[in-house]
Amino acid sequence: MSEQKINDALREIRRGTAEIIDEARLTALLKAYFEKGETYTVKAGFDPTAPDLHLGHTVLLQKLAAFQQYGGHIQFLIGDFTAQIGDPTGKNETRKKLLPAQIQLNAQSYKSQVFKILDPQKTTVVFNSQWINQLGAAGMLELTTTFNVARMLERDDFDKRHKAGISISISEFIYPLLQGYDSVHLKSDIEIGGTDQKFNLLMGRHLQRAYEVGKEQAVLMMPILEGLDGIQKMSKSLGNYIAVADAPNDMYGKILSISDTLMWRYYELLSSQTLDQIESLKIGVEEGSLHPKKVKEALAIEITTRFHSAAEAQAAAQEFQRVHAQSEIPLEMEEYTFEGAVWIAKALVDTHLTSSTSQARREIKQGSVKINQDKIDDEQLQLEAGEYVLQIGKRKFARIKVS
RNA sequence: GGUGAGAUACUCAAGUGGCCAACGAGGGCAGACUGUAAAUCUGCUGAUUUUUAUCUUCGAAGGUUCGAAUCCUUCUCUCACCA
Repeated sequence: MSEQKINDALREIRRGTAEIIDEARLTALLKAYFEKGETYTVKAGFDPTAPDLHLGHTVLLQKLAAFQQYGGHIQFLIGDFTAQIGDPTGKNETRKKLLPAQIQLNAQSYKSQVFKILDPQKTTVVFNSQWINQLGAAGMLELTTTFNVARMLERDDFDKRHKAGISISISEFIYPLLQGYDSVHLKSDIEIGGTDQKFNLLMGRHLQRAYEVGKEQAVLMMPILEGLDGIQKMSKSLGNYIAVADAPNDMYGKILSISDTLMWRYYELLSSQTLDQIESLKIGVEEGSLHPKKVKEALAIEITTRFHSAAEAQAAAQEFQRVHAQSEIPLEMEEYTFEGAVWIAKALVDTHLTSSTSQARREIKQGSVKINQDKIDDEQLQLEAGEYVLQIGKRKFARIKVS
C-alpha cells in the first residue's frame, strides 16, 4: 500500500531531474513521511539580484511544489549575502552591492510570483545574511579550514579558468563555502538546484559533515531549461525567455512559438500533468490522432492559467486565433491621439511601433506597414482627422485618433 | 613593478590615408510560406520629412592632411607574459 505510494512519489520526483545524489536518503525521507507522517526540509537558493522570474526558474519551483505534495517543507532561501560576491558559475563580473531596501523589494517581488506555484503554508522564506553576518571573522576563518585549494580547483569552471590563466578571485572561493554553510545552518534534508550548481550543492553535504550536523543533504539537480530558441538556456540577457510576469497574450504566444520537439521538454519540466498523461499525449501525436498544435495549445493554456487565470488564458487563446490564424486586429491595443494631420512616419515613431523615422521609412518601403489592414507604400502619407489602426508586421499594433 | 598587445555599430569580427555609415557572422525586424510568433528562403538593420541628399559615429581629447576608423601626441580602460 504505502510501498506503491512511495514509488509513485519517487517517480514524480525523479521526473526531469538531471542527477540525484544519495537517492537512498531521498527514499528514506519519503518512507518516513508515508509511514509515520514525518516531514523534511527542502532547500533552494535564489539570487535577489534579478527579481523577475522566468520559466527557467520555475522548473525548480515546480519540483519544490512536487515535494510539498509528499511531505516536503520548503526553505526558500534568498541569497542576499552571497549576492554581494556573485556566483562564480558562468560569467565573472563583479556585482554591485545591493541596498537592503532593494533586496527587500526584490524579495517581495519574488514572493508574489513564487506563491503562484508554491504552497505558502509549507514554505519558509529565509535570508542568508541573517546567519552569515553572525559568523564574524573567526567563524569565517573556521569555515575556510574545512576545504582546501586543491579540491576547490577540481571544480570544472575553476579548473578551466586556472589552466587558461584567467583570474579567480579569492572571494569566489568563498562563495561555494557560504552556500554550503547555509545548509549547515538550515539543517536541510534535501537541496535542489540547477546542474550548474553541482559543486555548490555538494559543498552543502561536505560542510554538513564537517560541522557534524548529523545528516547530509540529498541533492537533486534539475537541467537548465532551454529558451524559446530551443538551443541556448533560457535567460533574460539572451531575450529567449518567458517571464512569469509576462502578460497573458505574450505568454500564450511565446509558448505557441516553441518547436514541437521543445514542447515535450517543456511538458516534462513545467507541466503539472502526470507522466502518464503526457505519455498518452505523445502516443496520440505519433499515431496522428492528435494534432501537435492542439497539444501545444493545451500547454500554453496550462502555463498561462497558472500565472494568470483560466479566463485570461482562454481570452489569450482566442486573441491569438483572431490575430494570427485569421489575421484580424487584436481587441486591445495602445491608443494615442494626435492634434492635426500627422505624417505617417512620425505617427509610427510616436506610437513606439518603430524606433526612428528612418526605421519607419524602411518598414514602409518593405511593405510591412498597414493602416486599417491595408498595406501602404507612400512614405509621405499624411494622416488626416479620423481614427486609424496602425500595424507593423503581424504583431505590432496601435490605435490612433487624429483630430 | 617590468614588457608587450589591444579598444570598431546589439554581440563577435574585417578594415592600416580617399571606392567607409564601414566586409562577414550571429542576433533583431520585416516579406513569402506555414497548424504556430516553428523550420526554410529573401530583404532590411546610425540618424534626419535635403532621403541617388545631409549630419553624427570606429575608447577620449588634441594634432598632421585637400581628405583619417586608418598617421602623430597625450589620456582612460582592458588583456597577456614576466616578477
